This record gives sequence, structure tokens and C-alpha cells, in this order.
Amino acid sequence: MTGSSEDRADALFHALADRTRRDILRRVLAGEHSVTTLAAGYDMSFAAVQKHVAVLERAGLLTKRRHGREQLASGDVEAVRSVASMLDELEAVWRGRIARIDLLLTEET
Amino acid sequence: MTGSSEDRADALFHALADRTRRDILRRVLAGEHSVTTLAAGYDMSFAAVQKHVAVLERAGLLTKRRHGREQLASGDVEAVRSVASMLDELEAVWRGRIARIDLLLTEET
DNA sequence: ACAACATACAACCGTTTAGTTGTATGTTGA
DNA sequence: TCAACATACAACTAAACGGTTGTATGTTGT
Repeated sequence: MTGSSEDRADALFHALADRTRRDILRRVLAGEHSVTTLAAGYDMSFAAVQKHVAVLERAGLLTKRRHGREQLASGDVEAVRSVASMLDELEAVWRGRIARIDLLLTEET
Repeated sequence: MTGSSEDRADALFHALADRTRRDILRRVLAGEHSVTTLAAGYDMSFAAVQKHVAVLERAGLLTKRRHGREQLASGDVEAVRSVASMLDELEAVWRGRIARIDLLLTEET
């Protein structure tokens, strides 16, 4: 269905629309961190941070791998790029508008 | 305060995290449209669409100008670019991680 | 001068979100 | 083997969200 690409966009932008999640994403893009290590950096419960990590994971912005009793989270730069390409598409729409205006202005008849 | 840049990011990503708003943004990036014209394109009340336009306006993604009794909305491509640059910053964080890994791998001692 | 139009906003409703605490399930041996 | 640790998830609460209807305020004259 046409919805699933929009579902993905909803999930990605929603995941990015919270400053704690953006901060977590920065940290896991810089390197692997366990959920406990991440949680230590915020003034909220472990469970709250674990839920933020789950939101990022569901959106595909991070992945986890098991290492002993820890889950190491790592940022997925490809997901970040996919968001960037959605914005590129918006900019392309805008360029189309400008091109149409230029066409009118330079029309020869 | 350090918050205001994060406030802006919150508003931008939140505004983009709804498919109706993304669609409205596409339309106003392609050209000016009145709120009524935009509302005609969706299966919801005029008031609902007007609220979506207000969310996009508060985030700085569109501006309005008065033309008689209409308010013509126009997409602001600079705001779209500012979101793209936030994502570029995230990608730069990731590149720093890769650079650090490469440094370890090519270490000479 | 006024009916119709375009917009804005308040009040309300059901759902989702972001946080909390508490509990269950694995895993380790720092 | 078992106490401590790391994680996941359920249940709950307050606030925010996305939608509705109704009303108020400008603006026009296709």
C-alpha cells in the first residue's frame, strides 16, 4: 500500500521529534553503548530511557546486538540518510516551483 | 538558553511527523495556496487543516501573506534545509566514529 | 449595505505519548 | 549456585495530539 512508506516517514520523524531521543541517537552514532550506560546520562528512570531506545529501534534508527548480559545499541547512519533524502525530495519540489517561475519570466512570446 | 535550538528542532521534527502536514508542505513548496484550497484536498474539516497549517507556520516551515480575504501559504525551503543540516550533523558524528575506528586499525605501533 | 466567503479560535472528545513504579526474565562471575 | 546485574514489559497518570463542531471576525463584490 502507499501507506507503508508514509508509515516509515511518520516513525522516523516522530522518533526524531524528542530531544532525549536525538541525544541518544547522537551517542549511538558515535559508538556502541549499552542501555544502562545510556540511561546513566539522563535525569529520568531506566525504563523511560529504555522506551526511548525502543522507539528509535522500531524506527530503524538504531540496532542492538547482545554482548553477554548487555544489549549494545548502535546508530544506523543509513536510516539518517533516508530521512535526509525525504528532505531532498521536498527541496526538489521547491526547485520545480522556481523553475516554473523562471520559465514564465524568460518566456519569449 | 541551550534549550531554544532544541525547541526549534522539536518543533520542526514534530511538524514533519504527520503525513497530512508533510503533504501540505509539499503543496506549499510547489506554490502558494490559500488555506481553503489546501483544505479542499483532504477528507477532514477545514478547522483540522487550518490547525495543521498553523503547526507548520509555528515551526517556520511555511509563511502566510494576505491577499484580499485569503491567506496564501508558501513553503520556506530554508527551514527544510535547516532540518537537513541537523541530519548532516548527525552523519558527521557517525563519520567521527568511523574515523576513530580507522585510526585504531591503521595504528603503527 | 449586506450576504457570502475566508479565516481563526475556543471547547470538547478519544487516543497516544512520556513519564512513573513494580515485576519478570535472562545472564554473569569485574 | 545464587546474588547482583541488565533488560523488558505491564499498569498507571498527566499532558499533548488530532480530530470534531460551533462561533467570532474580517473582507469582498466572479
